[in-house]
Amino acid sequence: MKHNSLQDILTQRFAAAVATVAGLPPDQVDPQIRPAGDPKFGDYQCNVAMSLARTLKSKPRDVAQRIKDAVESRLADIAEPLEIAGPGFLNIRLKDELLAQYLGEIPAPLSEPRARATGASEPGAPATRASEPRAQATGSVAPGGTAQERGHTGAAWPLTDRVGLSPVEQPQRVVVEYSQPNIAKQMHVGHLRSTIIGDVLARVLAFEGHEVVRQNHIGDWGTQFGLVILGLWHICMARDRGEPDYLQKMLPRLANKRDPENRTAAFDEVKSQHDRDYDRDDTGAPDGKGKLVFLPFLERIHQNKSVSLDEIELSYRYVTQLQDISKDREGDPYHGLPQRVTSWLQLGDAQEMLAWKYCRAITLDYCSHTYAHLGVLLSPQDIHGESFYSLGDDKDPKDRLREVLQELREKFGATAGLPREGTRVRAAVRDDEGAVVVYLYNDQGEPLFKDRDGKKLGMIVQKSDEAYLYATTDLAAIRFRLRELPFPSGVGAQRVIYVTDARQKLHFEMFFACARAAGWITDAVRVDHVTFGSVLGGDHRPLKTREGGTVKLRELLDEAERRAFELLQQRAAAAEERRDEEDGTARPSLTADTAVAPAEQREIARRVGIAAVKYADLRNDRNSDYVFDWDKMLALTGNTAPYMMYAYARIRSIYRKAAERIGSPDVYAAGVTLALAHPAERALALRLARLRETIDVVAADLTPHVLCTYLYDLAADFMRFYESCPVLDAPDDASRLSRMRLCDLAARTLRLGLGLLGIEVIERM
RNA sequence: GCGCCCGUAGCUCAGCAGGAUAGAGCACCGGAUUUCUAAUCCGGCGGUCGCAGGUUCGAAUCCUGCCGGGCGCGCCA
Repeated sequence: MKHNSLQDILTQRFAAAVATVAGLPPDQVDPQIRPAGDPKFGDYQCNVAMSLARTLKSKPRDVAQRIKDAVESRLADIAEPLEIAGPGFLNIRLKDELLAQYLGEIPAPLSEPRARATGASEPGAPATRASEPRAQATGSVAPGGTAQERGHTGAAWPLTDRVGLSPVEQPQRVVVEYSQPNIAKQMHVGHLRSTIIGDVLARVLAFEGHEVVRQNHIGDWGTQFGLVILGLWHICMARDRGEPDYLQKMLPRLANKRDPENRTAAFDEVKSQHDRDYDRDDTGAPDGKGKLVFLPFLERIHQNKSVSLDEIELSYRYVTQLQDISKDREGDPYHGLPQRVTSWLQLGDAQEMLAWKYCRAITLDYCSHTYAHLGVLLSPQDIHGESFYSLGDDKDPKDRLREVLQELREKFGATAGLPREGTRVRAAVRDDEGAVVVYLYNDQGEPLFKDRDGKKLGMIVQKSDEAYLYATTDLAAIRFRLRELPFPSGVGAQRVIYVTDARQKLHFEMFFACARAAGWITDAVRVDHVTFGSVLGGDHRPLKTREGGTVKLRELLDEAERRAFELLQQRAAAAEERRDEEDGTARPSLTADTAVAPAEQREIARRVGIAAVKYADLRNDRNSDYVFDWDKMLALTGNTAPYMMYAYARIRSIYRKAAERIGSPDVYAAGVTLALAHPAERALALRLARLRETIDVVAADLTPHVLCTYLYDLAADFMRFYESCPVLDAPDDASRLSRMRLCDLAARTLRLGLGLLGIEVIERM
């Protein structure tokens, strides 16, 4: 198993030599080994001579010569003689034998039969069902551990082949928080990037050998739930009256601000209907016995799930409009109603609780479906939403938000003073216009954050109405993750990664500072806010529907699949046409080769469509905005998912042909060696050998696009190899086996790399 | 006003532990197929790296200022 990248190996060998020349201990020199800027300069280069020349007060080329003399004996087995070039570069060309040996050490995939290891079709992640939410919120790491079962060993995603790469020697316990959808709303494009990027980071870190626990910090608690529950009540009463379409019918009138008279008329109709319904529902009798309509309705729908998320969303908009109109009416007839409902919920009223649970369950069902569709590994066990920090779970019901407030008051209160020992951040908690606010200072006592008037900016942790905010929840969450969250090897994360859009940067800086000041984030803990830019439409404005609404994630994924399917159909038709022109005999084509069944066509389209969406998102640096463009992401050429999937399918096609013509030789047999005589073979081999250093960079910098670039280069290297080096018709048996081995390594590497990106390969296109 | 991100070829983007002549893809022009999927490959065209200073043997990369775009700056998340 490979611990070291080629770059590591060279760095180690050069370090000793450079140390000798520089007169420093080897661990204090960086020999500046970098991939060569241009293939004609070799494979790697050592750039240290120029900077070293300054401190040694001698000429760069002389220093290069001394390094060369000192290192050459240590390099004899792996590199060709070094060349000094330009101002003092040392160009390194690895020996072909070294590349052959390095790749030769990659064992055949052991854990499964060969045919599968090189990429047999595997179904997507099994659809997960969100079951009873509160129960699911319990113990995110079950006995055996979710990290163990999924990310850590990769049981639930097809990652049984490590392509010779060993896990890190010192695994860390890592939380990756991503996706973060809201209850009672469909996921939309706004959730796409966090979900996709977070999933890749979780996969890559798990692959590196870390214990990864995913956390889905869903928005399932807070003031908006009064509105959601009211919406459900309206649905209930409309159905009870035998007018199931009442909300759909009234909403356009309520929402049409251009016709204020009609709008207020509609409002009055709804309001008087509301009052009659209310009397019918709640007779005021004690013990809930007076609740005649809504409560039984809630119990029923829990059984048959007969209210859809679409309806809940619609009812939410409906109630929002009612609030909006009510504000401008005399006496504000709905004044405070949602707040009252919210407070009933927060006091644990059975009816409100039941309504909330229903909305939550329906949303989580929908999310699970979307995750499965997207091929994202989040499961119900990963959910610790806002409600968890208020309510705890069945095993351990407790209000962690209250605990956070208490602890902040104890540590930062007036008498506690500043600063806390062992932290560089000081904090003070104060009541400010009825809200509880934490102020943060550096060790000079200067405010860390300022508002637009230059005055110190506090972080509100409790509103004047006593409600908590996201800052409180985030504090409670990190405290929980660092102190309570179980991992296979122990309790508490050593690293926490947040994947959210860049606009939340200030918020994260503030709450990180606060958590440091409180002593929760210690120097032993690493926290990262992984930010990303926006998804833009063709107009370079944030992506919206033609009507200006948010783009629903489900609709987007369906469209991806539909477009991919059309594209594949067109291609198949074009291939057929070409075949006919050539008299139907000359060219083996897709159709001739496989006669792909409709079900497989659908599955191929699904994988290509989803892959295109994901890859388009991942291929650019996270922080830049990107333009969402169907044609570009589904293009069959260039740096796209289909191009790489095609490269993979081409390799698999060779294997099918090989099986027909020559059987299936064991390309990992002891006698098979890699021959890298042709430049295209060598280039492919070098690329394959760079997998380790690529993944190391991705894991260190949390940059999926680096992996994308690597895979694109790999696919392109393979294509060139494919064009110039016949595999099955190779000149002799040895080179055929060598080339088949290269093909197999390329397929495994593509499959692993795409797998880390959450993209499933296909056997044929 | 302050803070953060961004500005590289006509378009979309890499490159930014300072390194050689700044790279891809798309588009455009030209070429390659008796051969394992032409959904491919090869060649050509195309750039004052926003502007101006500075540090350095060397700057797209680091520093300062400016210009242009996006985002953020207490009771939303």
